[in-house]
Amino acid sequence: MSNEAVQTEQRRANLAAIQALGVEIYPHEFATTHTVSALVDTYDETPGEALEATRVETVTAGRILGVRSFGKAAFLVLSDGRQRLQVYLRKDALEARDYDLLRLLDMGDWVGVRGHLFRTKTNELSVWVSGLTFLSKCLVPLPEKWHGLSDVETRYRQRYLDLVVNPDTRRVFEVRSRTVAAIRTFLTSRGFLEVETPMMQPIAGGALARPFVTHHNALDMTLFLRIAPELYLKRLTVGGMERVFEINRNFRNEGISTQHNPEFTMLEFYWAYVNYQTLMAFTEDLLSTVAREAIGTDEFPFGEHTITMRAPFRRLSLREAAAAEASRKLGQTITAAMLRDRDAAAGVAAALGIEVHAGSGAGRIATEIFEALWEDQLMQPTFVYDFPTEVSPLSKQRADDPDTVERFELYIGGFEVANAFSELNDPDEQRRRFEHQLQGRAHGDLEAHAMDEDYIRALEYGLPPTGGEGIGIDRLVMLLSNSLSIRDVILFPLMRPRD
RNA sequence: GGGCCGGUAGCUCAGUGGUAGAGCACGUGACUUUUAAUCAUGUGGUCGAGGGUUCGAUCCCCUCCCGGCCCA
Repeated sequence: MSNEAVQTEQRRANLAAIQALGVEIYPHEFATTHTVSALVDTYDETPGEALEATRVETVTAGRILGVRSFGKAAFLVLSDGRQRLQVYLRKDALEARDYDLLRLLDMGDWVGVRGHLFRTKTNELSVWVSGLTFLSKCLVPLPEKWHGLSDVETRYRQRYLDLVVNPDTRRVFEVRSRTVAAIRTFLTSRGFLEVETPMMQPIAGGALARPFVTHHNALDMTLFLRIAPELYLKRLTVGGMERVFEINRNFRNEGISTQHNPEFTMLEFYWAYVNYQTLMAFTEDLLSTVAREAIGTDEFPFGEHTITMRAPFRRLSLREAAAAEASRKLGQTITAAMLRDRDAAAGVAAALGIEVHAGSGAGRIATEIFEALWEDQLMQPTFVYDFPTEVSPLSKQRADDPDTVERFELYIGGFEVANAFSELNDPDEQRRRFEHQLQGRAHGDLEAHAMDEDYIRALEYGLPPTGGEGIGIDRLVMLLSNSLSIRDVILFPLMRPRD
């Protein structure tokens, strides 16, 4: 029999013995007066004399993560998933049945204790236990107490084990929760209305990506998991919701990497009457505020870097930055104007060893040159602005330059965190953009945007001048929690089944 | 999809073409202030899966599975 099976059998025998004591082995509730965290947070600095003087009585509970057992006494370490607290049990302070129960406990079991706070000889805050309650059994041995669980595959597949033994994992998801809460507060306090729009859409629009496909049986209808909520949120702006946002999941049927999970969480917000310049300033304010509220500072480590999330962020014009870096790399003068010419841009890309698709125009080539040359240099917050119209089918053109749209992407930590633009609200121009996308689709571009007649119809009712932005929540949390893989900020990242 | 790396006890990891190792965990005994408790002692293995080479494979070769990192 395997070691694990032996240990499970022993634990089951202990459970049976506990039941034989007349103890309820799966009780329905346990009324605590404090969580372990509350006790630690409140009394961690309180001296032993003060604890004796006030005699703090408590009832608390947690999972046993440490056992130091003596002949007629024991220390248990209880965890509430966030903090750990030592409790002290001794035979002469317990009723006989509680002492019998103590001897049948295993690492990982859930228990409740009643007692008062004190400090041990070594000055550790502890509970002097006068009553012990069994709450639930751990039938399987836990990972090792000192090294914890480091096998990343097991950490992702059995996240609960990661959470039990690795306190840092819990902290990452606390940062995530505070990040989302801070964003909600920031937006709602500025008059934005939170909404929910369809996750299943008849046309997967609002971004350039391959969708997941599903089917509705009763309506006998193909549906796509959304790749973005954008077109629905703008319909709401047509309807008069002048400030609106959604925080929810998007799904993209593409590769998995340290920065991509097939489902990921996005904030999108739309703000009537403003343009992308206003959004840049707003984004600086939003992100620095969220950082301070989520982690207490707007300057934080990310890998080997220290990121300063404080206004003003650096600003780079896409074609100018691409041209400047290409000039430096190639040792010859490349101008932004050259990147507007298809043949010249393709020549620059070829010289740089960047592959160009046959269907790509100058705008797409310029964008690919920029990404290839700059992406991993964009550690500090940087707005990359003025994208080519060709790669931006939903953005509004600059009044003075129809080949360029009022759009920016925000890069931090070497990857894209936000994407924003002045929204295209001319329905006729939108139709032309969709038609151009359809040409790309006809040439095999699986990410080209589909025609959406219903959306154009909504635009025909009139979308006011509007600025809109999407912010990748997972990537923002990666930055704020110093996590180098998106899988470390998603509780249950997609994994292939093991069998 | 390509390249590189990994998969050995519940966990963290060594290791070798010839009986499979350590620490933690677990069992037993001792111990009423320890904290990676200690001391003594013992149990525990589909060496990711399949095939091949070999007298003999966890080790060498091939295929596959799972994961990580990088690239596209």
